[in-house]
Amino acid sequence: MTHSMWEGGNFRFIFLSSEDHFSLVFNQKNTGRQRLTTEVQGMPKSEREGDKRASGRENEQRDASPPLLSKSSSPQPVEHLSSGVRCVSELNSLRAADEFERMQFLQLMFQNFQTVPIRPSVLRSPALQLQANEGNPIVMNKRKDIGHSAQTFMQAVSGSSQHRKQSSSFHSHSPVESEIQRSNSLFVNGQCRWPGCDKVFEGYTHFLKHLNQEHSTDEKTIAQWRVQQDLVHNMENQLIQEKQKLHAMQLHLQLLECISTRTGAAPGCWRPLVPNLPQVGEPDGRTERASEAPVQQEPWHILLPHLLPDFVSSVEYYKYANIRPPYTYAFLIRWSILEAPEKQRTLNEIYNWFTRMFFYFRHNSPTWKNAVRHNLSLHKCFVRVDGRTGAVWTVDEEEFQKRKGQKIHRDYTLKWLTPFSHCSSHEASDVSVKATNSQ
DNA sequence: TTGACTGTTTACCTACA
DNA sequence: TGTAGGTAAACAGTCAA
Repeated sequence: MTHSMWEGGNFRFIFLSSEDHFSLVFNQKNTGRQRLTTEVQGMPKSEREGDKRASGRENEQRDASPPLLSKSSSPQPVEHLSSGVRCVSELNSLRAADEFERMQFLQLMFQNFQTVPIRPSVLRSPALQLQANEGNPIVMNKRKDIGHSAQTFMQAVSGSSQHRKQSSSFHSHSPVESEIQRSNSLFVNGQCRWPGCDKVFEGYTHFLKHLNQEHSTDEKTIAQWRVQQDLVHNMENQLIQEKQKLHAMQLHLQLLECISTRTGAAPGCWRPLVPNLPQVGEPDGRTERASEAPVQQEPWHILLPHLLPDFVSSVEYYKYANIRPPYTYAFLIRWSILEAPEKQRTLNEIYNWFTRMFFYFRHNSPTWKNAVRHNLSLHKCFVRVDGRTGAVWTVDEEEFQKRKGQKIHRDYTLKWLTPFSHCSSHEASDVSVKATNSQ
């Protein structure tokens, strides 16, 4: 059994290897708590060969399918715990020298990274959204990058190896070599910065020789590269989350400040802002804004037309923030339908509207899509009409009016909604008038 | 034939009045 | 405690590959 350890930032990596398996331990230094462990274990070669004989079909499969990232190579069971604490991969062989098994190893590595199953409800946990940011284009792009990264890695290693061979022919003091040195993050102050390796070299040429010899494309190097990639990926995800948090905090503070300056009220007296409600088109083509409703005596209503130009509206906010909008599904569906030119939409158009309008609905689709269908079927105010190109959904306003006044918003973490803010402006006015008259 | 999509229904849970 | 809304799941029908 051999082992090596290297540290980076607040994390420590330990690589253990023996004849038939190796493990990578990734933990947090100052807490001592294990944050992520990637263990890769292989069975003894004798067992592997026994398995191959038993299956008898492995060679066929090997010939029939491309080895890299092909589904048919039937990876061994991979266990994932979505908390990111521990990932365990098991595969038949890691010590095998042939290229196929090396590719299988790489394949498992990337599957291990890509296919962490998380139940939709778990996504509501902010901490875990980090891992399941399916709707985030940045994360998705990163994952796409990883998707072909086995090949890319081999090409990169191969390419950089060639590059290094070329570079090594340069004189140690040539301007080109100096430039390469500057751009090579693995060679800093005459020291090899490869994880776990701090060897000092007289010149870049010596370093390159060391790099080619000690950090070639063996399992250990690939595993180290994999851990480094995971580390960068997690940091990038965390950065995205923190940026979103910053955005939300900034918006919140601006809102408080503006309201307090306009009303003279202390920030603690802040009242919820009515969201920028959809512009519901009138039959004659006019539109009426929520902020222009005549009977809105509450200060936050009066402020609205003045406030909106100053801020990103709440709808705009939810368009870019990964926060669930505080509107009911029924309200959103109705909004979607009424916004359509013909006041009708297909289910798929409603889906698209959700994803277009709200960042939150760009992931977690099995849950909310099911909820949309559930609401369409459940509420009588949604009427299915068979059209020429398939069924479309419309809103039965009469039925909807019956529901008006009932409690139809939920209490979320952010209590944005006033009791009638789920209605369009004229509805809010109507209800306000009735409430006033009844007093 | 199969899988994806659509639509309906039921059950259970939580928040609120 | 009843009601509304959210989530999950089962199930059936349709349709395209």
